[in-house]
Amino acid sequence: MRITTWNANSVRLRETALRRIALEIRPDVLCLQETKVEDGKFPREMAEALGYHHLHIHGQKAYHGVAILSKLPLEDCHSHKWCGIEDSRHAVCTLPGGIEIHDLYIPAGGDIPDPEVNPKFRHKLAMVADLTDYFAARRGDGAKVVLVGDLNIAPLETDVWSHRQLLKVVSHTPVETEALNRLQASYGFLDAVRAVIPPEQKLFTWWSYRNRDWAASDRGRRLDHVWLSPALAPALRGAEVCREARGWDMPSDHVPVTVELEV
DNA sequence: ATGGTAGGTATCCTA
Repeated sequence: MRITTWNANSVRLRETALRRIALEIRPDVLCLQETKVEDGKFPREMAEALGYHHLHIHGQKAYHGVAILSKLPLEDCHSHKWCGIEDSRHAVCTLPGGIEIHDLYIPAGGDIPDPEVNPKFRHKLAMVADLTDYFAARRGDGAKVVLVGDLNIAPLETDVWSHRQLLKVVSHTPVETEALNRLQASYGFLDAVRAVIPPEQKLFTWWSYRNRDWAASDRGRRLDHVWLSPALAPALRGAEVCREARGWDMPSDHVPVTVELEV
């Protein structure tokens, strides 16, 4: 089973990119973030035409929005409300074999890494903390869980183009990376991508639009993740980041991240 | 230290 996560940054503008993902990466399950569209206007026919007949769409107008597109049947499709805020930032459903897949879009967090003065950063930390409580309460339940999405945090030194220069930049501050590590540890999640691609190697999934030449400057960050629960970790067979997608026509600022599982 | 680009919406918000 191939599972891809991709922050599309407006799904309605990415028909070409979606087709390339479907044909070249061939995921069975495609988890999207930042769809930026209310459910009634989601391009369902686009998904259907690419073979994704099972959809769990959870969007809102203009901001955020997640969706799970699947070639395999989906059951128990729902979403949780985290830290009391109604944003469309989470979708969860169950795949054949009892695999529970969570699609997450954690807040970017604004510019100032101080929860006292910046409500967006406060929200980001609160959502990570709420997720941590949720998974800590389920620790050891033996479930097959995949957690994917744009977590908007680059945890490792090699997950950013310059560890030193980004230590005070939202996405790589110690308060964020430590919170993300606590979330990962709460349920014993395996960072599937780093289990395949060595942590010594620089690896990015996002490059800002505000750059003359994203590839030459290569000032990226690894913000998009795929984690596996202990029950599912032995099924991991591969992981890849589709860096070239950043150079496609009409690119998102994020690229697809894929794992392959033997289930 | 600053501003750079992109997307959605509505004349400014978020990333």
